[in-house]
Amino acid sequence: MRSAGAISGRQAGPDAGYHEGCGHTSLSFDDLVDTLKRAGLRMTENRRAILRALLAARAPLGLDEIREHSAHHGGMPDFATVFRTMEQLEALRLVQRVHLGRPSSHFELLDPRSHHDHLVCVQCGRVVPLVDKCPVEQMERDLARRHGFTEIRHSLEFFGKCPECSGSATRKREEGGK
Amino acid sequence: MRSAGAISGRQAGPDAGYHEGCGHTSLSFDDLVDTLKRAGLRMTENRRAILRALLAARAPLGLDEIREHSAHHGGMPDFATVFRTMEQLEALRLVQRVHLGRPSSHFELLDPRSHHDHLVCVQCGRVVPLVDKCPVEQMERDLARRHGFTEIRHSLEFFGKCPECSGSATRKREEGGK
DNA sequence: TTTACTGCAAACCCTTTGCACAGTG
DNA sequence: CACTGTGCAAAGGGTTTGCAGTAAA
Repeated sequence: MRSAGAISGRQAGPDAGYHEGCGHTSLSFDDLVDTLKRAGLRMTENRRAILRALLAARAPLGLDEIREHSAHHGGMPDFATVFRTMEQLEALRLVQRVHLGRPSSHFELLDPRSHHDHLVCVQCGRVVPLVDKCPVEQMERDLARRHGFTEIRHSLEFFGKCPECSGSATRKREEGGK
Repeated sequence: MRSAGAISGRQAGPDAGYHEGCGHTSLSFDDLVDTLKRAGLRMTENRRAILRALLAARAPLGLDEIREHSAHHGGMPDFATVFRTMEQLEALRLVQRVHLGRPSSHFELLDPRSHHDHLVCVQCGRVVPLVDKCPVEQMERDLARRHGFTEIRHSLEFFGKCPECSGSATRKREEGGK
């Protein structure tokens, strides 16, 4: 109802050729495994698959998507397993929860050296990761000082209509994009 | 579970003296009513009360809060009524949905001339509206041009621990703050 | 009178948790 | 062997929707 039924919770597709960088992270699989182990977590096929799915993602993934994508990496974790794993990864600050204006949460690897924001199409759900300089980090430090907040971080999302959807505002082509 | 049970979905309280500006909007009640009428919507006690509640708010309100606050303005709309009304106000771009890292949505009046972002305490839920210059508006225009997006807007939230909660990280005073 | 608005309650969907069994270290 | 991880299924919590009665214009 929001605006179109095409918002399926998935980005435009692995081959939409629309992502801006994909340089989503500079973390390696081994780095991640290493951190998990050091935190006392056990390595299982599911966890490995989930990590690989996150590493391969070009945009934040929903819990369902993580489960599906994991299947391509030798795992088939239950929904609850993905949920609990994300909870742990979030606690370890390896993963970040992102709100894309949809009812459900999405997750992406969190690389302190390559923080990025998102540009989301409110109609088709396409997500463009923005790898450029984030204009807010300076502000973040100022705020921490001025308001006495600690452990500060931010979430910046841009919403709008992507070129295709802007055009179809009048043409109203079949939804589902692409 | 996230971090503390103190996140009740309310800001620090009408008198916490913590909001930074409250200059939340320059819209008047009459402006709002006018827009509603022009959109063909009918004016009812509930709607008037909801609008007044939004105008008086110092931070984004949850659906429940809007319902409660409306009671102080001569209305007592049902939850569903608030929900549907917010949906309409959002469509008219009079209201904006805000994600504060909580499971539920919050809403606030959207004044194009006084856009502002938020600083949220992840522990007690306190919300500080940031009325200062928003550093992102320039970026917004650039993005619209570079990516061909239209009707662009953004959502910028900062999360961290407020002074009180930062301190209690070790002292662990009873939660619920204040 | 026409059509929108409302309250009530049920339906939904995503999230979270309990529990017993399986698998890692 | 001890303890974490997992699947299954049910419980929760917030969000939406259908419907019939109420009220604005």
